[in-house]
Amino acid sequence: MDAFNAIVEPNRRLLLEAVREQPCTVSMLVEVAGLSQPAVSKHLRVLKEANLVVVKPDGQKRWYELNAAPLAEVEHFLEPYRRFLADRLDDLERHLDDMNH
Amino acid sequence: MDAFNAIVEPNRRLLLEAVREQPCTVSMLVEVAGLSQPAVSKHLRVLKEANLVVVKPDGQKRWYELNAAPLAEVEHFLEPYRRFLADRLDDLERHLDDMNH
DNA sequence: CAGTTATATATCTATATGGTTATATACAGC
DNA sequence: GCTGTATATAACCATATAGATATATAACTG
Repeated sequence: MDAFNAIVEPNRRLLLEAVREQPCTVSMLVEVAGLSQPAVSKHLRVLKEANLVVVKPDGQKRWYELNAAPLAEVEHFLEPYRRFLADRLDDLERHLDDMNH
Repeated sequence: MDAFNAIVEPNRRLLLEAVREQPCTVSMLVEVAGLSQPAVSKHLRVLKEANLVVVKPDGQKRWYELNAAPLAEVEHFLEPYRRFLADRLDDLERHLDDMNH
């Protein structure tokens, strides 16, 4: 399962967003997503197969953490299109500039 | 149909790549993708509904051109993850730097 | 050990997806 | 108008997806 497939589903993007803020257990993510627990576990399985999350067992809990690396594939895909997205590039440039000064 | 859905399919990413280089007719894209003509038309329909291509009729031909704007949605999604992609950020920074000097 | 909690898996259902072949539409050239 | 070319759409099929409910597994709690 590749990163594209993982992020196409809105609920999975939501889950990614959650674990981006902080590691989360499944029950925390059930709260966040408002889905059934099995549905969340299923999405987490997809994210794990895409290597976008890593799981840290802790007793009966499983802490899911973000691993953003596979998003580089998407980033790489976007790169040649960025010159067609002038406004966004400007935004980004400004952002990087802010970071440097 | 959103941009995420449009780009999840590898053949559609290929078609986007083609029209990014130059406007293409359907038959040109059939060559590129190595799919049947109806399959290509179907993918083009998805891309058109995602507003990622615009169609310019010219006699019996249809010239498909890239409209990258909807990719801003993907770009926007990626933004908060970029700080987890240090290497890629460096690459990008270098790239922007090259452009400026 | 019994009961509860946390998570995963199995099974089922409905819908979406991507492909094919066949057909429709529309323009071009003779 | 007839024939060929370019593209779109329809109908169909196989597979994938996302969800639900029910059940299994495993770890805590008393």
